Amino acid sequence: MTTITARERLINAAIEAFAEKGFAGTTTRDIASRAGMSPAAVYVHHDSKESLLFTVSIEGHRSALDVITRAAASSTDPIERLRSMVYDFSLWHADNSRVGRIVQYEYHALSDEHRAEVATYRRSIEKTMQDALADGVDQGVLDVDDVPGTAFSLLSLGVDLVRWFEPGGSRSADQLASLHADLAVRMARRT
Amino acid sequence: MTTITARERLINAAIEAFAEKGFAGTTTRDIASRAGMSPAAVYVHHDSKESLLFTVSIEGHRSALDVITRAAASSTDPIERLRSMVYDFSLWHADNSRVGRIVQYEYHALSDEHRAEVATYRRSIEKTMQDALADGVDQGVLDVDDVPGTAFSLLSLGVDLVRWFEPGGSRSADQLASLHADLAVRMARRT
DNA sequence: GTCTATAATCAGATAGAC
DNA sequence: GTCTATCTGATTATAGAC
Repeated sequence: MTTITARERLINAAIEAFAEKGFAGTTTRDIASRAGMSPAAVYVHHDSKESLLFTVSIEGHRSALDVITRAAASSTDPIERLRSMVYDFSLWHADNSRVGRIVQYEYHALSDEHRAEVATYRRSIEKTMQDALADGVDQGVLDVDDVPGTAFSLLSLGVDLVRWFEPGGSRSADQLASLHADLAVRMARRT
Repeated sequence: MTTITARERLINAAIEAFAEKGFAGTTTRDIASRAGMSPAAVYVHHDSKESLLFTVSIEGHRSALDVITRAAASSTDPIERLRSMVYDFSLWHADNSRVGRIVQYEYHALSDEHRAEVATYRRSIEKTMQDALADGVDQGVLDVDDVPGTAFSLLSLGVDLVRWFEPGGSRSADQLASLHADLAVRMARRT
């Protein structure tokens, strides 16, 4: 049995609100109300509205990095590894489109210190994709002119899902992730 | 010689502010101040903050649709046409990253009526890309399993530029647009 | 750990002088 | 068409009772 603390209820309420209205468009009253609490209760469990955003953002980044890191380690075959990485990264963004929207679009709303901390996760995600492409080129299996640019473009496919994806739409998360994985292989495979 | 009206100065100020702080995070006082005017002056030339957003959004959509429509008409060769469409669409998003950010990320902040009007432009953009892919498949030059999905993914590459692109960075708009065009051809070409 | 009440500030929009 | 001054209501965050 899972016990949800008041602190966690507020985080879940913040995720809903930030994803729907944006950070600046969300009031602490809205967060409290979604969690079934009074406006003052927010400040018992969290320091500020920005610290709620940081909590959501850092956990989201950690989770996305974890997903792509595991996929990178899932195979040594460059094609299979690339397919896994793109599939899992896109699937994560579809399955977590609300958190993903906050992670991507409210990055600028973080304080300078918090933004710097989150930035290290972003660089790790990019480096993981770049390393996988570079290794595939070294093995002679992939043909990629611009490794950093192509890595970024592959990640873009997944990231851009958070702009519009909603569960229950005409395409499933799995369909989209599979499509992206197929496109990725065509983009990078040596012919 | 070009005369800039007060109305246009306010629109330019709104573009700066909305792109930097988001619609909800921007105050009408900020817009007025950037235009070198008093808070009240905003309402002499525009009905509301939302109507300023609508003006920016509709013009941005019109411009982006225009760019991709012209590119679609620039060639009948499916490969050259695809290259032009992706290059021009991505170039537009890099060269107009501030307007593009507003177009993409503040779509939900429009009133219901205004959002419906803008939505027709979005559908036209998607249809233009889908038609180009479908025609290339018919001609036997392209090989695309999922035409709507691939069309959307190609547009995503350009759209996602607005999330991070700033002029003067390590990559030029032209470099990024060329990269996207190359990747697009690899994604869709029959082998 | 929850609440009600409130402080202090700031928001969008308007009135009316010049 | 511009300004200063202001209305009305909302906002983040805190104080203090229970």
